[in-house]
Amino acid sequence: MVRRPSRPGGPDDASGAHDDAGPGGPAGPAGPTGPGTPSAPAPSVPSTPSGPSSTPPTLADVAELAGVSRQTVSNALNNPDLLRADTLERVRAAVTQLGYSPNRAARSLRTRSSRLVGMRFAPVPEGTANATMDRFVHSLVEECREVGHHVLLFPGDPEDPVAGYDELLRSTAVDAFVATDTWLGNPQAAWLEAQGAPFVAFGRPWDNPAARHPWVDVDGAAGTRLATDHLLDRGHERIAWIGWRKDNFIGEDRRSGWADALHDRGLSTSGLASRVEDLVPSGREASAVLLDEAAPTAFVCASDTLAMGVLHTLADRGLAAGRDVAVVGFDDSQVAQVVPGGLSSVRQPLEQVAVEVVRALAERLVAPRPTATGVLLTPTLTVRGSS
Amino acid sequence: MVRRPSRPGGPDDASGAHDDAGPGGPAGPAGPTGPGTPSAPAPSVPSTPSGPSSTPPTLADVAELAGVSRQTVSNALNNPDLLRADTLERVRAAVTQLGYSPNRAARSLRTRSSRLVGMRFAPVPEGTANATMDRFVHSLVEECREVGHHVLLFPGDPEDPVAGYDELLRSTAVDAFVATDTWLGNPQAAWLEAQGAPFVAFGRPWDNPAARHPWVDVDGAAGTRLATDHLLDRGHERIAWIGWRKDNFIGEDRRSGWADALHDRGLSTSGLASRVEDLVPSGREASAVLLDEAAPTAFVCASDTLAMGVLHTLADRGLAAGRDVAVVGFDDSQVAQVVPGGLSSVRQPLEQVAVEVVRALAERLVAPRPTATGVLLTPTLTVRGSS
DNA sequence: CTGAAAGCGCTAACAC
DNA sequence: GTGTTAGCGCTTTCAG
Repeated sequence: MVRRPSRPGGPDDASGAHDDAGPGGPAGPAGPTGPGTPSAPAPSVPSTPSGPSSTPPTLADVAELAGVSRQTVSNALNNPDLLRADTLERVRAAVTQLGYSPNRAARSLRTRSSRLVGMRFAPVPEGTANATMDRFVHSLVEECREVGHHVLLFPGDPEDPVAGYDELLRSTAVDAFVATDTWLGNPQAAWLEAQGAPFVAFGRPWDNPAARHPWVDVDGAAGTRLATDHLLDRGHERIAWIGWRKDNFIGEDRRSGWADALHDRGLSTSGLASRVEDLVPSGREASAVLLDEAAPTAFVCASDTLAMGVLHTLADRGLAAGRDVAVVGFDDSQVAQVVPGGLSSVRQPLEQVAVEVVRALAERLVAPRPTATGVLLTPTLTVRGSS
Repeated sequence: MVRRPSRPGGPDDASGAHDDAGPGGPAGPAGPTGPGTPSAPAPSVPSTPSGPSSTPPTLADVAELAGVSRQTVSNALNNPDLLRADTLERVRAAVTQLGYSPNRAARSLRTRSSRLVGMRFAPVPEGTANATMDRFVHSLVEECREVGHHVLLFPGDPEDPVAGYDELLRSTAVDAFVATDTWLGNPQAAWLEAQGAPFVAFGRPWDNPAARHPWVDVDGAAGTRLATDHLLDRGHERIAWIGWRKDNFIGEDRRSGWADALHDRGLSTSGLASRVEDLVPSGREASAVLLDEAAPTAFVCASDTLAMGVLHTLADRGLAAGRDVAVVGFDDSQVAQVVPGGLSSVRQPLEQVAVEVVRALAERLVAPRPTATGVLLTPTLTVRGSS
């Protein structure tokens, strides 16, 4: 309990509790000198920072308490090397004592950096197993903290994919964006690039090989190849594919992994592929048709949602997934993890994606011009009962 | 293409493309009058704010273009009623022309409002079906936009539940918090209340009836009662419960709905309840034991995760969910939606929760003192094949 | 109804 | 090493 000379009669800092505001370890040199230290400027109290929401302490408060100038406090925080050890110590003590934390708005205004990263957060369609972006955001939030940033979410306007970005950019609300959802090409990326806005894409610039922005992606083809090889190794030779529309870049990429794996073993893919919407009923119907017409013994799917559709068909027909027909999905969603029997699935290393995204972001924020680096990560296969 | 008096020799606004910067519907008055319209202020166009990332236009730029003072522009934005119609029109034209959007940092600094809402975003445990918070965040983001706010995510420190809140609060980074995850009481809420920090809780102050903060919650007991009544109506009389530890307030609440529904029909609950961890294997084991020892014909579960455990057991024993044994889960997760056969589940109205949370937030932000209002919403039951 | 002055809290330049 | 000066872009008095 640090007890500074308190104004007599005043409410004092009766609240007691919250001295431990600052993380900075043990109290240190700011320790109680006891009341009655008649030093000159009568370093009075940090006016109970707790209690009602009084305004938080400012740089000036810290400076006064530490007996230095405001600038010195600023330096203590941003350029500690510039201070003499004892001064630094004294300032830090004052900081923790007051529970001081620099005002973000003021700092932003001055440095032109909000330490915020914007990301469009589009709702997950109901009735699917897709939650990749949700999982990714969790990792992104964690990683951003490492570099002192926070994640700002904004809603997507289905009409205008660029709307949310534009306003945040013009109001300098965020330092950078993480652009996602690049299935059908990436208008946001092109737009952001044209604006000169710092951003990193989760997803390759499929539709624009000349793009100059940094991106991070997962090698979907490698994932489906992993899945297909796994099935081939288990003796399957007629392995079907259920994927998405042809104009979906990600879908075509994943499809190629399946096709290449089969071709590499001299197996044909003809009649074994299907393209549908990413919905459970679509996967269900597609698998029923394939089963009837091509008699595959295994399925590789572009998503867990489609794979669940296959499981529906198998259940309909009294077939056991994994024993009668093998199924592998993509995304290692919660659904794959908890469905009875378990659904084997290709798992994207989203934590790693977040790490790379933040790394690229950090680089981009110091670089004057974007450095067009792409990082391609390899997924893994989680094998469960369905294969 | 709008062409302002450009500095000769300068790169000028060559980029062309992006006139559509502003959302504001059809071009309106700023429309191209074509080159060579020598009107006074030369109402030029949205001056390619694009190009390289030059600094965005400021209030002063708008003022100059509109031929008024800076505060007039400010008023046009914040108190349009104060302006004469024609002046307002002129300013607005300048705003859209320049693609002006007020600098957030500056505005925050001045108004002491960041228009940001903070929320701790804790990772979803792997292997469960729980994604309630993810779904909620989507709705929250949407709702916040309605009132001109954005959502700021911060990671949770498992050690110190208050850590993230504290720093954001002291740095005035957010206007308010949405406090979630109140299963075991709500230390954050108590702490935030003590700090006088504006916040709304998603979840009742279970452990502190004297709490004075606004909250929104879903009536879990009503949900499980709905589920139980549904099963009773279908003729089930031996309905088992699989829930959580006794110290979990939410779990006990949900349990009471089940128990009350049975008691109301004069049925006993003894031997029919089980308390376990919220994991699939736990639900699986618990249901196996219950099936052996109490021979229930139906299960109501505190979560979809546990319900999936029941489905595992049924699959193990060759029993058909819905035909041989009925199962109802809680949360209407993706898993419930796509699992073969479908899992009936109690659905929380998260969109509505978000609406109420934001409403309460808005109220709290204008109220000097917190008004202790609680809103309790009623869930619905989604019936699928499992019951 | 519009303009002029002040200042939110901070940090980048320079003095000392 | 430390203090002084200035100003980021905005809104809130208060005069006209």
